[in-house]
Amino acid sequence: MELDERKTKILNAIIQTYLDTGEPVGSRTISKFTDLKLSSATIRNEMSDLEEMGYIFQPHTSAGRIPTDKGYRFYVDNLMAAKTEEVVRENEMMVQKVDKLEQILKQVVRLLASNTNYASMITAPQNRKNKLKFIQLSSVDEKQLLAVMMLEGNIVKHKLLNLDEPVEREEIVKLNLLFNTYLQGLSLQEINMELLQNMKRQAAEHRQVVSDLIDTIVEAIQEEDDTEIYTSGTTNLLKYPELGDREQTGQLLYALEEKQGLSELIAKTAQDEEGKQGIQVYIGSESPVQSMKDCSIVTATYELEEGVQGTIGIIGPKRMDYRKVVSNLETVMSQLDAIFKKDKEET
Amino acid sequence: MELDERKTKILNAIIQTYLDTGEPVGSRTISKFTDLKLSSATIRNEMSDLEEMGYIFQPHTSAGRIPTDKGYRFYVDNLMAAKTEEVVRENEMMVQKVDKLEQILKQVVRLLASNTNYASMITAPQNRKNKLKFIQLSSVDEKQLLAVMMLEGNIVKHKLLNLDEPVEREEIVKLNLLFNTYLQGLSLQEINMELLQNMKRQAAEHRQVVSDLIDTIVEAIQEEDDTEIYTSGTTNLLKYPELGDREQTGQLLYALEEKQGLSELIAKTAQDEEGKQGIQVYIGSESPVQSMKDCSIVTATYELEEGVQGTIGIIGPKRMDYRKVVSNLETVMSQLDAIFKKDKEET
DNA sequence: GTTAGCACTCCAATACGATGAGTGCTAACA
DNA sequence: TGTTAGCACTCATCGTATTGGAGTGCTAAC
Repeated sequence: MELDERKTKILNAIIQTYLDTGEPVGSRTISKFTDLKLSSATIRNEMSDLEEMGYIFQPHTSAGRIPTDKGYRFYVDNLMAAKTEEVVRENEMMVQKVDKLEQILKQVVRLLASNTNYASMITAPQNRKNKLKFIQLSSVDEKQLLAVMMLEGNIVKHKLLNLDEPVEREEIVKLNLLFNTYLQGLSLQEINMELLQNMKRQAAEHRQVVSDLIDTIVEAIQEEDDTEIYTSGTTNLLKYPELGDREQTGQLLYALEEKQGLSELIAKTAQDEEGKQGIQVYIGSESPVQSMKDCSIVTATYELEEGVQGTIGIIGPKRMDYRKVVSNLETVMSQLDAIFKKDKEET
Repeated sequence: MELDERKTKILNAIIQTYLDTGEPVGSRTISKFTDLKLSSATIRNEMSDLEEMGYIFQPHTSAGRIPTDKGYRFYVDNLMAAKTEEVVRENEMMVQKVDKLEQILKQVVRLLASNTNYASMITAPQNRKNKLKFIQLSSVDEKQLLAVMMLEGNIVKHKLLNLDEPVEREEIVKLNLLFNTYLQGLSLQEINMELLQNMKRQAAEHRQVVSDLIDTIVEAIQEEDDTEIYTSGTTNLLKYPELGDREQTGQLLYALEEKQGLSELIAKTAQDEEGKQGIQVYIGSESPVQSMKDCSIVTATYELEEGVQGTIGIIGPKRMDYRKVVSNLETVMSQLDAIFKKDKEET
């Protein structure tokens, strides 16, 4: 069977009204509220076809129809596109520029959650490809050293190092110099064995401790920081009864609170990366995260620097307002872009 | 009317079984499971008295009794004390020492939440009374400066400063020296105007920019950081139906997610600070937070350094296992103490 | 190909009675 | 005077019927 124009129109109408009301939509509703002048009986026949084709289904006989995942997918891919502009306009969301990246990210999730009424998440950017601006060692006391690193995008990381034996003040100054001359401008993943050997040779004049110290610091630099994830508006999901009973929704919220499976989501997103503006839509069973099989997830990837990326995601019921969500994401992305590019310029 | 021994015993029995079962407890239950050999009729009379005195109430006629807030209060103050030891023993919770305070705090909330099955929260310590270990200025580029501060307890804070005009490298070195000689060992709130004047006089040889810079940095130091609050296990609260329907529980979780009112809670705790081990119990309407009127909250105050305190809180239903919660808190507190004291020794 | 009509299904709401836990009260008892 | 047995009464809860209505599928006519 084929999906002709009339069927498409009907499918669209069904999905639209279902998005609005959240209740199974019947043939009479469609026959009344669409421009195609057809009786409910005809609609019924068409619906029967659509069901056979797998776009819609009935929760039970004598109920209206509900879109299947396949139906939503068709909607998102083919029907949704038109008239996004107007939605964008009314978004009065402004991300304020502040000096700590963390703050910006928190602002963003919060805005998205409150604007959409769904749950949202954002990851801090993956720093492995980020470049080191400088590193600064300071002695805390004779047995401890504080290493502060600044990366592009003004991301600051620090790490407290324990020394086996005291290191002189001058030595620290020298080390500072050494590290900065060798490592400045390199991305974290570019710092490799060879470099390390060179550095050690250069530092050979110093004692064994120093060589050890180099090891420790490099280790600290490369330390896989389990990427920070911020969430917001998770409790919004309680508003959608179709996500299950208390028990189930609880599980879902728990997963979000504990950030369970969100890294899988990120990985998947990174992999799927392409398509329109890098915005991905996962519907129901398409979700990479088990606990969100009844949700839809819309993700986008932002870029802080060349290759330094993070992921934004919005989690809601399958009948979420995809159009609004996508347009919200677009707005936010462009704002983030503006902020980061401006950062770049200033630098 | 007076609360004689028999009434006390009965009240205790009622509360104990209610904590267990969560269901209204009737006279027959009490008459069977207590050592006082009394018929249910007698118990009924006593219960009637207890109700009149406001310790218990009936959700409806022909239902068993439930403790009122006053009843819980009496229980917590007078009846709970005995046999806490055994509970402590079985807590195999170990807080691991890591170098970032943030990590420790996150561990702690998590442990508490998973051990108790309630929600838990912890605040980072108030830093105003904390002393400055050292401050380190580094030039990022000619228009930006990174100020890194380390406080007692190895808390690291940083702030990016924008300069109006470039500052020379040597000047930064001098400023570093200046700041450290003047401010080292002072608590953040001790850094005042007078000191500032002295510093400026000392720096008078430098240009106006430097004087401005001093202002900016001091400002940054004193900047009221809205204390970070970590929560965990908030979704546990969904397990307790008595906390209300979806709507209500949603509100509660929302408040926790947004950290709404938690600062009031902290303020109140700080104020009430004293009593046994600094552990406070707020039952139902006693709660300083409106959204938690149907919960009980148990709080404790930990100390990182002399005067540098933070608050831990556990939020659960009124029929929470107070004994377990208190003992859990005690265990955690002693562990935190050990960690912080050890820190102190090492230093 | 479209539509009107009708029988049929099934959820949701409502009402109803039975059940049982629990109370309060009274009268008898020690 | 305190305790207890007994009994009538209350009320939430649960299962069962009943009903109404929304919606479908099918058939026959247009």
